[in-house]
Amino acid sequence: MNIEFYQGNSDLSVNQKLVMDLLESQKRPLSAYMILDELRDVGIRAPLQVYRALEKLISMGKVHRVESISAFIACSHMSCEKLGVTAFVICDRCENIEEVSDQSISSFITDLAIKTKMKAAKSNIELHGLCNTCQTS
Amino acid sequence: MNIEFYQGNSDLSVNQKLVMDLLESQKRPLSAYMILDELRDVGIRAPLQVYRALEKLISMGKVHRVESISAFIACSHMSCEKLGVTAFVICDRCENIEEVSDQSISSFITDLAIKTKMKAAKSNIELHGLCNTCQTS
DNA sequence: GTCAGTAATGTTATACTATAACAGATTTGT
DNA sequence: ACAAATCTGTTATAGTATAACATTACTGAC
Ligand SMILES: [Zn+2]
Ligand SMILES: [Zn+2]
Ligand SMILES: [Zn+2]
Ligand SMILES: [Zn+2]
Repeated sequence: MNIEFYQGNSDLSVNQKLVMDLLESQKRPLSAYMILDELRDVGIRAPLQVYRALEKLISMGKVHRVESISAFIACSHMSCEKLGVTAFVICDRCENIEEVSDQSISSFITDLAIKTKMKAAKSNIELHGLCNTCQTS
Repeated sequence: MNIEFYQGNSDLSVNQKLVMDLLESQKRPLSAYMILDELRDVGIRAPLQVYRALEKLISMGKVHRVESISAFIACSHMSCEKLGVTAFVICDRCENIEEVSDQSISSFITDLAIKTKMKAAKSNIELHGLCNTCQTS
């Protein structure tokens, strides 16, 4: 574990911490309204409370939005803020999801940005298919 | 132009052709409801008519859904059905969008699938940022 | 400490995106 | 002509996200 990037959740506001703790306790992605339902009995009552917390957490690199399924998942690394680009690999059968972040992914995006003369702001890479387990069952 | 993959739009149903022609006439992505509005006076009245046409066109590789903006755009190649993987490069300022499809992109996805032991079904790669023009103005 | 600026909260209403369910019409192959 | 498959039309509903406004809490200068 890359301890130099570690930061706890103590810098978060109340609602941000509620959402963050929930997402960390699940490993799967949750929709904003699933989050809302889970947090009703601890004081979250409206979609905006969830979306605002998510917006902040995403900007901090602690949560990612998985675009193709409109859902949110806790970053499985220390925090992607510093680490750059990640990819999501999603099994369409068992719904298992893996966050991959390595040099080949970062440099792929860097190359793509150079090739298209873009100043990159954010990227999303999502691969759907069948995971190893689901291929053989 | 890769003539061997060329196919016109004559194999399409009425609604499919209406949607396809509209998307081809614009180069930018359109939301489903923008499409609906544009096609109201030629007989399209309900969202489902649009979504059903889009579903088919996407399965044919003639249209892509750009996940991060929930919008649809005509494939800028002959048809991605045979050509494999593409990436979208999106300027967040001028909203220009470019579809990139080359060997490096296909092999990146292939490698990612191998590395994660996935049987790939579909992928989406989207890069947001500032285009060359918008960086200098 | 207080004052100003910033960030976070709470609430209601509304906009945008997408699918369910049902009924009927059209096309295609044999 | 018949069955199978595809496409169509319509209403209702589900799911995702933001606008607008009022209020409260935190932070840092002075
Ligand atoms: Zn991450
Ligand atoms: Zn699986
Ligand atoms: Zn394409
Ligand atoms: Zn631009």
